[in-house]
Amino acid sequence: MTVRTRFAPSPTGYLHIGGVRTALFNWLFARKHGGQFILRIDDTDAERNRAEALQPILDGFQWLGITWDEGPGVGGPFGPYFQSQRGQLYRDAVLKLLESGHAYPDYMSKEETDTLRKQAESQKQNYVHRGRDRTLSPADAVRSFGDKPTTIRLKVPENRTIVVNDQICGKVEVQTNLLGDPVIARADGSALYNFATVIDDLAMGITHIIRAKEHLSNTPTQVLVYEALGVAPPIFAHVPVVNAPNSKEKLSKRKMQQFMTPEVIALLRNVHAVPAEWTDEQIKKNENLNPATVAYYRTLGYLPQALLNYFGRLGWSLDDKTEIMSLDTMIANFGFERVNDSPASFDPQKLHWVAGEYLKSAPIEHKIDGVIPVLQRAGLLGTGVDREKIGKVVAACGDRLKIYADVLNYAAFFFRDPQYDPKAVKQRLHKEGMTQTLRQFAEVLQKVDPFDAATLEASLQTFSDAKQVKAGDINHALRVATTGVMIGPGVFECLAILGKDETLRRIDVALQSPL
RNA sequence: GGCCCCGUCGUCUAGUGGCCUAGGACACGGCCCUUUCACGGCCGCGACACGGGUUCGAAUCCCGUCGGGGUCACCA
Repeated sequence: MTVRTRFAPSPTGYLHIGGVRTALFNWLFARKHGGQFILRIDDTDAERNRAEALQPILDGFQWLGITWDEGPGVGGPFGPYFQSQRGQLYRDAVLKLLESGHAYPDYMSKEETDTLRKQAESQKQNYVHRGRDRTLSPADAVRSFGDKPTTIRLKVPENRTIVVNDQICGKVEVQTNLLGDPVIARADGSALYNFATVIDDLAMGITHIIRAKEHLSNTPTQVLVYEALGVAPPIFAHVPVVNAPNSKEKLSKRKMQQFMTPEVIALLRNVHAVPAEWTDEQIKKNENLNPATVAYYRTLGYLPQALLNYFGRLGWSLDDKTEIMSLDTMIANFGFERVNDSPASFDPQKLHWVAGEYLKSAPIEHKIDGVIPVLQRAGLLGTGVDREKIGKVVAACGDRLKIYADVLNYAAFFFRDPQYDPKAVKQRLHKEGMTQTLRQFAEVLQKVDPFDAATLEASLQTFSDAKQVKAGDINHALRVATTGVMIGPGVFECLAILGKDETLRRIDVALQSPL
């Protein structure tokens, strides 16, 4: 039997990182067993502009490299892959259950059930819905539904224990007497999630249902649907939910705005990820660039492999020490045995570290490609791109870059005039005698040839020896004068990239500036 | 509230009765390297929720308590 797994997002307009983790586990499992990973779109509900709300999700998966064997764009033998186009399947299935006596039309009004519910609650009893018409014979049920369509409920059997043998949670048992008859279809024939998902999983031949733990409570009901249909349920594996950073609550789509902290907003502004004229409120409401979405990390320049590695390790481990591993290693070793059964909190700091590990070993050409859009967005680079210069800049930055957006912190001055940090100027440049010293050293620089890092360094050494001034102090002043800030790549590398003329010009400006 | 699930450092985790005075990683603190910042190296801080059992021996098994989460829709 070929393994078939699926991920079934609803088109929300963005790819949520909780979903990515679940999708990744599905994908890894399918890949490991040489099976298929299916993407199905659960778009039966909210009538938003679907194409637009779906594309960001597809883009996200594509960027991450989570490829789907069947689904939107690629098709497949079990289509359509949009629930909104599978209505007939659900209607047929409902009819089948009606005919076999496993479901019934429920003519009880909302008011009636509400009354019953309140009654039960007032007696501190749990309300378990059992429709009045559940005893209708199958023939009568079909006939009366045909005459007068209404909601269809599944007939939950009495006095049974439903056992779910979950691959991660173990054996989970639930008494059917605690399960109300669930609505499986509305009067107009449209199916509800708990029903549609079973029909689709069945029709698509899904063998392993890997999904978030929040679905565990629904599973017995779904098992009952499989049973009513006369088929064996697939294998279930419920993975623990992902919690919000520093929290023990689910990383919720509904509470996304809480991640839009002042720091995050400032960061987005810094990297020019949002239009400058946007207000904080507008940024907050923009779900596309929320830290709970993939797009956020993409625009900040996290490598997709880093996200995959991080999320693969969130709730799953290879062994007692491995943190960084290739996708192939994950595929080869993924299994439910090593999925943790308690929730895991998303830790952005660790993700950031992982990102750094990946960027560190990325080929220079990739880094150049990654840094260009960041620089362009920040207005530091036009369309005429000097790859050679950027290559030098990136090389000079070295391991300082953990994400591409870091290039703005370390190398902006290569692409514009220095913005002098008053504190740096005060501490390093306006030291007693330093202005004088620097002016003299500028004259030395005139004659340095070749104007490369090694030669520059040697000339500073000679100069500082002769002048009896600490090389470090001059170095610091030189850095502030030419870059405006206290941090950055090695100063001689910076000067070499800037070139002699520009270096001298900047020193001149810095020395004249009243700052 | 009913039902279900979970409970090892702040966080991610290792641990399936003796290898555990609980190992690794992120974060944090210190030191070293360094003409800045990062990188790297070393050190430190820091956890078995609690209480009972079972056992020669328990983080590991059982029971209870407490705590946390999820779910109880004609949403997905």
